[in-house]
Amino acid sequence: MAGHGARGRSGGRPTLEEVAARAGVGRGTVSRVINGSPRVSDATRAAVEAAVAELGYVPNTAARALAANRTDAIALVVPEPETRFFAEPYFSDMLRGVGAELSETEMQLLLIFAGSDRERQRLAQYLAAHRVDGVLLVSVHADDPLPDLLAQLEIPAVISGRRSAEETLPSVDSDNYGGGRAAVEHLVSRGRSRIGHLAGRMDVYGAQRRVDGYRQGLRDADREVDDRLIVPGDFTEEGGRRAMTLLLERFPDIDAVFAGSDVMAAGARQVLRESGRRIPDDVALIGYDDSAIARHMDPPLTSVRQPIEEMGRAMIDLLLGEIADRRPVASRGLEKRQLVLPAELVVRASS
Amino acid sequence: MAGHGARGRSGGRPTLEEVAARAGVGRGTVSRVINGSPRVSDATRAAVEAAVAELGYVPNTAARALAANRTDAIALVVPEPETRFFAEPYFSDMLRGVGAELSETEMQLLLIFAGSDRERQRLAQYLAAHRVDGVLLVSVHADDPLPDLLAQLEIPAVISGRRSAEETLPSVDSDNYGGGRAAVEHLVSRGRSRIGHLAGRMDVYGAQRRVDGYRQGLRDADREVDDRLIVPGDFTEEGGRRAMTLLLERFPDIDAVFAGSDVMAAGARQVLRESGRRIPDDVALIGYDDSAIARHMDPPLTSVRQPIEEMGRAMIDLLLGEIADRRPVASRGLEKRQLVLPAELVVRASS
DNA sequence: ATCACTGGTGGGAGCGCTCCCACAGTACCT
DNA sequence: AGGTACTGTGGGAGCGCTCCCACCAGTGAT
Repeated sequence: MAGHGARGRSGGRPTLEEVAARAGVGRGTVSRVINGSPRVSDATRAAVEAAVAELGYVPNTAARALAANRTDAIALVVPEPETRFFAEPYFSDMLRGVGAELSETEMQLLLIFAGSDRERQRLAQYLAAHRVDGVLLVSVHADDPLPDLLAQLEIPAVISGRRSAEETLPSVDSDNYGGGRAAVEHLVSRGRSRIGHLAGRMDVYGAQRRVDGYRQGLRDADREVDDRLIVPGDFTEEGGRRAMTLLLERFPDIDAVFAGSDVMAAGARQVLRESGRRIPDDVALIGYDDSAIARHMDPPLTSVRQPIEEMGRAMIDLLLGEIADRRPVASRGLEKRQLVLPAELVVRASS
Repeated sequence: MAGHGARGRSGGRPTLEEVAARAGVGRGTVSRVINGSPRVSDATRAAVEAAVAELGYVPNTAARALAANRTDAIALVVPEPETRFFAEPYFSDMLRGVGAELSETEMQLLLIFAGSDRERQRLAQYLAAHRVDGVLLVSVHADDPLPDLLAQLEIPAVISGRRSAEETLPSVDSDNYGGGRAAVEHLVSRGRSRIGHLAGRMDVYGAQRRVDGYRQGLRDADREVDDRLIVPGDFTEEGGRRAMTLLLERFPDIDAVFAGSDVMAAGARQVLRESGRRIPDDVALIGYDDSAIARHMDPPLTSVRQPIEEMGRAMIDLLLGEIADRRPVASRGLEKRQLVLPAELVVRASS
């Protein structure tokens, strides 16, 4: 608006060259100022900045991308249909963290859904065109081919969670092991004696770790681990019902249940109610994820909270590091590139 | 993987030049094939396509953007904080429509939040850099400066809804007038005699139109319109409660209420219940938006559904037209560039 | 005085495309 | 035969940057 009078004689947007002319310096110098190089004298920098302001200069991203071979954009790839994206708070929390961390930079975030085959096809094309400098992979299944594709294209990527104990990609996970342990520890401290576990899908590494944590929690309390107390579910409400039913058949005297997800806990709650048991009086119940379900359940559900938003931030940090570090193609170790963030038990009335 | 052996001697990605050499044609010809120009013989086209497939050629977007001065990307700008984006089904429906329509093209969709001042600042910078070919504006308030900015930068834009009767931007709206009319018509046909209206914020054009439709609906039935039956609210639950309370004071014998949104209807429902009135026996209730609230209310709420997803599709169609048409800078009229899609009454138990 | 350096700078080359002009070839008129 | 109009094609120019090499002081050591 005001102050942006001179717009370059050619009518279009001003270019580096025009800024250079106006500031009485060379093209290279302007480029250096724009990119924050330290090798510019203060006087020159000031002159260039003045010219930039006067002309209302904005760098042409396409030209920069072409010359520098980078795009200043990263993609958040969601291998799920959009419906689930909106339904699960996981994604909204993640997006918030990612967005917040990214707002400190010049990087642009692209949200890409890859739920259908069509969409995956499109994504592959997109990645092949190297239209992003890096990729954030969330909620990836163990057998997904995407990580391999990214490796082949040499596109830096960070994954949320780990696909297995031998995860090869830089990753940010929450402490599922610690979360499981904390849940059991809490139940023990509340004086519960027979603690069951409704496990998630065992092909999900995080679910395995929760089981491991559950076991260790019992051992820590010098309790014997009875494998029949561990019933696998599939993270669904129906799965939770079935698992709970089975558990009740095996152990009618059970007095505590740790579910691998809030949704499963909701299923378990129904079965417990139907069997005439009160929560928490007869049976204590703990979920996982600390989702809206947990807060709105009757009674409110004790649950293990994962720091999703922080995970998003951490993923960006890692990814930006990966992108910056790729000039020296040194394939550094994974030590510092696999983070595990603590999970936290949120105690409510159900335990 | 297999078949993509030859990747260009230089090790990097193959270029147009390399494809041309391989196909035994010139650079221009390959470009023509890639861009689907009809001015290429079938034989040549086949040869080029073979070379493209063999080399696994993918066009370099940055180079194309630089040379052609276009980005093949459009932005969906959400002038709300992310929280509301996830909370309101409006956005998810819109995104679904937009995504579906866009998947037929080569266009890339960018989702940009402009809820905070910081984000708006960033957006302005982004638009000034012309990083998108066009913009979809959803949920814009009447006094938002964004449309002006876009006009000034000469970036094609389409708005959802209209800011006023004299909307200058290409727009896609739903028939708020028709929706209001249909609601009243329905209530009349159900034998209701005294029909009130809880209006939305009157600085929202769509809310005004719903009032207009309400009035016309009464006139259509040869009923007199009493303005005291129209109570303005603000689209919130609390606003709905206040408006309903006022309406009951004025007309204790009221037997039907048409609310400007489902949320307001929810507020009204509480007040009606507290006053001992039954829905629909004593008072019929109709909402607007056909949101999840409507389906889950007790009793389920009759509501006016807007075809959000279709609106998203239509917006893309319009925008792509705008983008394509901008070479001949002819400022055509707005006739064909302002769409109004029909709203539909979904009848449930509340009426 | 000569020889290193060093911080600061200018500008050529080139990124991979699109646009457009030039031109060969064929077809169809006078 | 000569014109006129296409269709199909090749390749130069140029989009606006970054990268990098060359160069010009100035400074301190020899």
